[in-house]
Amino acid sequence: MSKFIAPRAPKGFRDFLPETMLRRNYVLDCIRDVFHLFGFEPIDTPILELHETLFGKYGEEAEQLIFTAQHGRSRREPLAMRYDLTVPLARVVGQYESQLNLPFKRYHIAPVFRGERPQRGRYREFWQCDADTVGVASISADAEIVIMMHEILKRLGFPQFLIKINHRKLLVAIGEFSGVPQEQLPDLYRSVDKFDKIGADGVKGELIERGIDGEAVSRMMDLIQSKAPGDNSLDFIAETIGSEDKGLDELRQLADLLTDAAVESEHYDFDFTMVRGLGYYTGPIFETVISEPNLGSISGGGRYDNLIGMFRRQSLPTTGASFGLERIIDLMDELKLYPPQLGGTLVQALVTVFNEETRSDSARIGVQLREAGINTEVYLGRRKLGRQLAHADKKGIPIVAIAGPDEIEAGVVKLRRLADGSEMTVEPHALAAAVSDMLTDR
RNA sequence: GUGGAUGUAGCUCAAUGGCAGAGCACCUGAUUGUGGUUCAGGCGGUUGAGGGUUCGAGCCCCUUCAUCCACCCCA
Repeated sequence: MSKFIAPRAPKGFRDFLPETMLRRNYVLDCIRDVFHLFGFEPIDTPILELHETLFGKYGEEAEQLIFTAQHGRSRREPLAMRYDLTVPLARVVGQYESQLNLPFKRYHIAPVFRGERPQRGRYREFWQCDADTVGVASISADAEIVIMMHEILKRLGFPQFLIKINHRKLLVAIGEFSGVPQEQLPDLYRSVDKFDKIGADGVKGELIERGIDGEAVSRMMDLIQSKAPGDNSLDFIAETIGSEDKGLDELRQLADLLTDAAVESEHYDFDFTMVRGLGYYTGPIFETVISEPNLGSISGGGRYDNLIGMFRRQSLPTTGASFGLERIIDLMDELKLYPPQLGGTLVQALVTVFNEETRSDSARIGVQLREAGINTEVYLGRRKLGRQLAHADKKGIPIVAIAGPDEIEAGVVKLRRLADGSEMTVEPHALAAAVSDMLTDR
């Protein structure tokens, strides 16, 4: 006798039923369309990587969250589940360099795995949608990424979002100008990154607690908090530091390129308190937040010119961004941003089956509708008509085709639109067109 | 990894230490050619699991598991 097993998915892993998958696919299609429009092409890589490929890239703390994997009998190749899509990209570039045309613009939409404690907007398996440009040192590549982020969020229908932009080199310059010693810079960034959560005083306190000179902290806080519309905050920093900085210069170019591309100024902002945790960034960095409701960042990215060098004799300048699918979904659920025609089913028509004698007539109607590209379900059970209509209604199928003895006798099909109860009787040659009409005309 | 809250029907939740309930969902019928409304009836429980206290535990105590929240970190 088999034992009963309480069904459940592992902690932080989730199942998706059809209704949810329809929404996920809608968002994925939207993101993919924009990637295509900007000329990015798809790649995929295995879920498992060699242990040595992943470790040593993210920093000690992050690497405690990497799932490792082993095959029962073979322990020759220690394996690990991918933690993001960026390191696999670096590996692929190192491995297939000769087959890639530089600049290489690739996108990658796939699940990644992190052994964190799950919470809303935070799971152990989640999908990232990455787009990166390999082999371009110019800031134009970074600008393209930001323009694309803007386009995606517009298309998804977010009424308000903010792409925060900063620059690693500028952060270093600000730190040095303020007199924070080089070796304390990581501590500095870690605290500054919490600015949104704990506020200016919180950051200040934390920094002084970490033993950074109080005066240096004050100087730096004044600098990074300088907020002014558009590039004016860049001017303020330039004046204060007194010399043009490489990072600052690049951000100015970036701002010009965004303006040229008609990126709306309300949707991006230079924010010198935004840091990003991952260690491999070297240039401009981006992060998108939606403040209401706040689920953390929904996309992030930046320039990482040295990472590929870990898989290749010489590195290649690279920049890109990543969208977190589940956070976008969670936000869209809450803000109800899905188009109304995205119902609970993709079935557009249900063909009822009056009795077993008429089943073949119903089947022919189904064939006809499918040939016309209409997603059609021919009822498979043997229940009375009322039950079949109830099934369509509950599932959200908009059109029901009825072919009982009367219709078959007359050589027609009766169509009923459930939303308003309207009915029409059509001859076979007009069937598909009539269904299409009923689907579109509301 | 640290701290907090919560686990009762498929779902959302009630129930002074004293008969385990409601709404929704589901099934049947009113209605053998028409759904979403209405009405009548029905199905549904090892109260997360294990132990303890008690005449008696969903309720109190201990253990454990799970979920959610806040940190940490991040998408």
